Amino acid sequence: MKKVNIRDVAKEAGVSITTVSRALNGYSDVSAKTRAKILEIVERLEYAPDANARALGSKETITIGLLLSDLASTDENGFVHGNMCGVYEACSEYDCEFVLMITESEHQKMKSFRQLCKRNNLSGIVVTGLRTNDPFYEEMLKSDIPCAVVDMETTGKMKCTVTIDNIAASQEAVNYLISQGHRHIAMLNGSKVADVSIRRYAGYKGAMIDHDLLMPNDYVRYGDFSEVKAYNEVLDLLNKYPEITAIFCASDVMALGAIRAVHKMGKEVPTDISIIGFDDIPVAKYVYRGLSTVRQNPNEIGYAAGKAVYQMIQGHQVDHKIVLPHELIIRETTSLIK
Amino acid sequence: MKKVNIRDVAKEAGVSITTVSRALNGYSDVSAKTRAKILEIVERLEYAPDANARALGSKETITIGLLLSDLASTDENGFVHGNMCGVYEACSEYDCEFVLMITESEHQKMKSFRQLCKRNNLSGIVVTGLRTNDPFYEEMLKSDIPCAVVDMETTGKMKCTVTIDNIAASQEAVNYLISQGHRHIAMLNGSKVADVSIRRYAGYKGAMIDHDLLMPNDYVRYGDFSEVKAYNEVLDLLNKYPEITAIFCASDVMALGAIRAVHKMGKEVPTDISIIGFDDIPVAKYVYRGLSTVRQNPNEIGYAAGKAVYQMIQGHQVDHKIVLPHELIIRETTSLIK
DNA sequence: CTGAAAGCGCTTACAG
DNA sequence: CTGAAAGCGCTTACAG
Repeated sequence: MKKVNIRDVAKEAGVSITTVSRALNGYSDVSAKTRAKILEIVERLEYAPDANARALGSKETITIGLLLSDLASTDENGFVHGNMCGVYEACSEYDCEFVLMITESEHQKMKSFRQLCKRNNLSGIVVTGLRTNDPFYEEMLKSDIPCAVVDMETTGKMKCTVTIDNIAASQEAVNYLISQGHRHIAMLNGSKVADVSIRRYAGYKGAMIDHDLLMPNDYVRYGDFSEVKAYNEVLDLLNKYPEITAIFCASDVMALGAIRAVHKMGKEVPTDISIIGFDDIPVAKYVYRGLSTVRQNPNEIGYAAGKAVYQMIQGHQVDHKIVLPHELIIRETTSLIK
Repeated sequence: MKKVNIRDVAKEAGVSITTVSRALNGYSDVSAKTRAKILEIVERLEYAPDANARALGSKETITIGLLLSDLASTDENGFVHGNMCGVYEACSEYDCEFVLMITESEHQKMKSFRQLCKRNNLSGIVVTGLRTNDPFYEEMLKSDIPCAVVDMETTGKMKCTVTIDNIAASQEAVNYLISQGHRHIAMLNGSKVADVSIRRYAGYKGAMIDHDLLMPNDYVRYGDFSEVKAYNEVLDLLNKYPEITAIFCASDVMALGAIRAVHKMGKEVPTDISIIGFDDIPVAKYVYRGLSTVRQNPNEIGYAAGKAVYQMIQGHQVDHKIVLPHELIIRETTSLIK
């Protein structure tokens, strides 16, 4: 049961392996007849070129890596998984090899970013779910390999970031709340070290200032994207500031925690408190008659990142910052102030 | 900026590439001194052995594939992603290469299962999220490569299935409902062609029969694991059978749809209708004050599958059916009958 | 349009 | 303990 290799099909076809290789790679300098025979034999023998040998033998095959943080396995909102599927899709569309890497995963703990890339012979890489304080982040920026980074600032050649306009998105969300008559609007933010959190805060602040609304420091809380932390923060928030009628949350999962806290205090959403989330996770539509939120499309983001990397590898110019669309989705956790 | 290869470190160390290779692969027949020097140089040059060349040059390196269905990108409950992280973890623990494959992904539409395996030089493969009617399913069973299949029946050598005891789990869930005084219990099942659905139905039926409870055919509905479909089915169900006081759902996402339907009819959960889900998706804890459900651990399942494949590759015996633990989690969507 | 040969970066008997 | 050489399965100038 030996694996059939290119030599086997060459022998069967009565041609050289050179010809088989060229026929399979779509070169034009193979006679139609020869090509047809080779293709027939490939079919019959179920021959499939070894991807490793292919990558090794050629300087043409390009392989794109996707680097995930070790937190990927707790991908509560499906963002990382969506990204991954998008990158995979781009790879198969552009005929690139795809390789997945998760940091800290036991065995590669000691490796540097550069080593990771060399090991897998990466032509380019997309990075997602990394934190700014991850050592790989700096290394990545310094490397000269094409990188597309999701939701994080980048600098340098062959680097780009793929994201949505978090500032505008947040501002829209808060503006909406204001349009509904809310004046005392708090924010439940993610993590102080996350790029997206900084931007979402900026959007919130922009909207508040635009409308001359009061914004005590303490109105902004950090829930670390965790439901439980969010729950606790909101409990404290509403206790201290009973005037609050709306909370803008930097993730749907935290919005869920906020809602739980509101309920815990014997209040209702949206009657007493309006809640708006971020992400539009799959279940957002279905819980509490529908979560109002800001939609972003993780799949699309991953795809754009993969495509950008591909283009950089090809030597094409890409925008240093690729901004994808978002959308404010109003469902049932927001209402006119009573 | 040429990539540094094994020859470079050999030259730098003043030894042969053979020695470098052996030092790096942990052979014992290299003097401590030589090994130390080599390691130092590897560090300094940031050398990382090319994985492709390694796989090609050796018959020892084993690579394990993970095959996902093309539906993977809509992994609403995170099951597939959890599986993936588990398999990845097993691979890095056992020092195997990991390669991800998604079916139908444009470019590989025409390839056979066998070709997919050869192409990536797979020593073994874990399969998840496939449907029984997927052509790859039959091909996989007929192949002679070690496969671990999540939540699906398998036959033959070098094949095993990794799952939880869906029958027992469902029976426990329904028994619990019965213990709370419920007598008219419906089931919202997944898809008629899914192995898990058949088993979960068997568990439901077992519990009902054990307690001599009425179970009209129409009490069992199929929601295809979709929230919307579930919503519609439950609407119809409750209209036709106002005596129903509890619904056992084959997934949390469908449970969410069921709850929405209950609300739509002006009833309350759990006061009027008790709902129990399946999966324990990340948000289950947080919605509607907590969804009662059956917990399974996708990560653990993936890990076990990866490990089983590894063991089969090593020639070790593995159970033909690996059954992982589940747990009935009672939260706030179930209660004593009023 | 086709083939012989070198090369990709490793590993592994084999000989010493 | 170490090295020269063959081989893994492909691709790609180069020559014809």
